[in-house]
Amino acid sequence: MKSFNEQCYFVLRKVPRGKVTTYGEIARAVGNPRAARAVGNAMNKNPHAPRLPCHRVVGSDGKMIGFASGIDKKIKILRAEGVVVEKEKIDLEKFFFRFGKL
DNA sequence: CATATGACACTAT
DNA sequence: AATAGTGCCATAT
Repeated sequence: MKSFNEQCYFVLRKVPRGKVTTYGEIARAVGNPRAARAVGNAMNKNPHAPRLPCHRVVGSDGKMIGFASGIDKKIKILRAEGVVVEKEKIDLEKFFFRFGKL
């Protein structure tokens, strides 16, 4: 069992290209549904840098938040991944990936 | 060990 | 619908 943030990175790596997830979902995937904030904190540390697709993580409403490099950059990357971003938002109904959950 | 910080989520207004 | 306030958790100092 690795540290909490290590698990976050692990589950985040499972997110396929062209899909996105939320901090809360990651928190849930690691067993701490209330640790959404801690997840974002782990992403900020981002010790794995470009290896970690942290740009695929959005708010619970698909709202573009986070990304120290700039939301604009994040949106750009997501669009490049094939995700449709409108008004800094994403259709979770279409691009929300679930961690092997149903 | 206690305090402070932060890329969130939820509820109420 | 948008904004404000509160609660939660892990990490760093």
